[in-house]
Amino acid sequence: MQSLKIYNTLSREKEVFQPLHPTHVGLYVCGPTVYNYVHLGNVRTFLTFDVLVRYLRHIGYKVRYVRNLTDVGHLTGDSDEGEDKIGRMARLEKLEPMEIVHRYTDDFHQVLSKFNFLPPSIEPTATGHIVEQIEAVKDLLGKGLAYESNGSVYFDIEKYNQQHQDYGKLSGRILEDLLTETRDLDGVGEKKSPLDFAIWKKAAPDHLMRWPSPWGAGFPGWHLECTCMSTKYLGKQFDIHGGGMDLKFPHHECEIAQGTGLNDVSPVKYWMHSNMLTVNGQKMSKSLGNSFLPNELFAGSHHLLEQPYSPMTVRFFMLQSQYRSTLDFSNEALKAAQKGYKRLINGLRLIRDMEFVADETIPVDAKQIEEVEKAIEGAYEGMNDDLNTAVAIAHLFALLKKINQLYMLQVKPAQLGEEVFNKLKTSYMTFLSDILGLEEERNQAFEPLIDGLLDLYRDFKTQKQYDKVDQVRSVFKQNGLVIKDLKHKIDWAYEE
RNA sequence: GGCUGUGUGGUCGAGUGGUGAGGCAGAAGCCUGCAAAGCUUCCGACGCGGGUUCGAGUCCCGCCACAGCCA
Repeated sequence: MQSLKIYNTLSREKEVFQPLHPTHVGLYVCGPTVYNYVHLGNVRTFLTFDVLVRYLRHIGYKVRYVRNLTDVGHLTGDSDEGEDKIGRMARLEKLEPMEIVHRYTDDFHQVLSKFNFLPPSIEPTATGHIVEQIEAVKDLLGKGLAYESNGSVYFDIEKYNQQHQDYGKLSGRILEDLLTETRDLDGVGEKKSPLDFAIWKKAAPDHLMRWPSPWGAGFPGWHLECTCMSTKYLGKQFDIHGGGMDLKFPHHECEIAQGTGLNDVSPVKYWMHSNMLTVNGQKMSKSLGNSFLPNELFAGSHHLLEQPYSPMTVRFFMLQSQYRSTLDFSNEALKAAQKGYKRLINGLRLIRDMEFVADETIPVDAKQIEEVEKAIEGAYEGMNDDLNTAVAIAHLFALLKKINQLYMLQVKPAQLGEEVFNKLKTSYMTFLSDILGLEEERNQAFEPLIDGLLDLYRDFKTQKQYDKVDQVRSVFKQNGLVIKDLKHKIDWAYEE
């Protein structure tokens, strides 16, 4: 098995990945709050973990991938203040909260499937786990780590830290500093300390989403759902927890406190956080007007976009950077990605149909073999080094070059030998399709039509009817394809 | 103000202290009716100022800029 290293936010170091149970991996990723169309930044986060799951499975692990949907409890202030995000949308659009949830869950699934994301093994919802959350609140109250206040229940950070001394370990915050910063704040209200966070919130009379509880009608606090659902499906301690960088504090810090408080064990072995997106060097935000949705990207319908970009182009674009770096969107960068993606896919079409041809008269070429083996090795090294997809892709381009050389008859399969030739073929296809999840965006139904047109082209060419030849070419070009006029054959490819 | 990070050639983006990332763009050549695709070759960089070292994009200090979180 490959030795995978992942950067653990907890230790701030790359660590060799060793699962708690050999061959099985438990992965939990914080999913979206389904109150709006899925944001491109979220897409990048889920892409990171999609590739992680694909790679873990590729190297032989059985992965249980849990990604939740937050459908209650996430407030507009991202803390304990403000309105429930879903409740607010429901009010504004005059719909049932569940209608909001359903609408945006559908959008989320649709967008993710366009990007060719694997579905999670389990996709639990917060509202589906109210019972578990109420039980957890009871437990925490029983352990003295929480207190009831005016129908709400709060997690007691100072009590927790007396017992476990590790609050802030994920985000590098020191409790003393946090307390000093917040000491002079007034209006703490129901909480003993501003750092405490709600695990159960009392529902105001007009609050739409409410459940009965020992503390009256209310709803669960945002951080609690992830603790309950990850524990339920992955155990008190599991391997990897992922999410966007923005969730590190307070969300994930609170998950650690809750999990540790409930089960006396730190819930997660490896914490992974993916970085943010910028647009033309600026942060992507609605107020700056530079935030576009996936569907706007596909349609090219945002004023900052010069043209549409396909899901696979965007997927490839994102994979060209490492997940822990910020990534900048610009038309130039996306156009470059489109060309690169199409080149790789053209290579996939070529190698898919190539077979080894034995030829006793051609000697095996050690240099050719070394080039292929180094590239394959390099691709694995890249992936093993904290999912460095950018490095893996760089090596795929080296393999692509070899594929093109084979196709152009500049290199003969016999020079590689059967074993290396087949290794080249399977490695390229596996990395591109299975691991990176890049697939051909095509309409197979039209392929016979394309072949028919190519026959015509060939005839016109033989007859030297160059005006007709050019005409056929332009038809191809109008449809995003190019004709490849080679010495030994005539073929087509995607225009890059 | 505090805590995390990041600053690489025209552009996007990898880089574990000791010549090569890679993609896109640009230049030349091969191929071609002309092109395109492909192949070959070339072009070029490490935010600013100090320091450590035989040697720093890579380590340390300061500054500036950007991003995330907290206030």
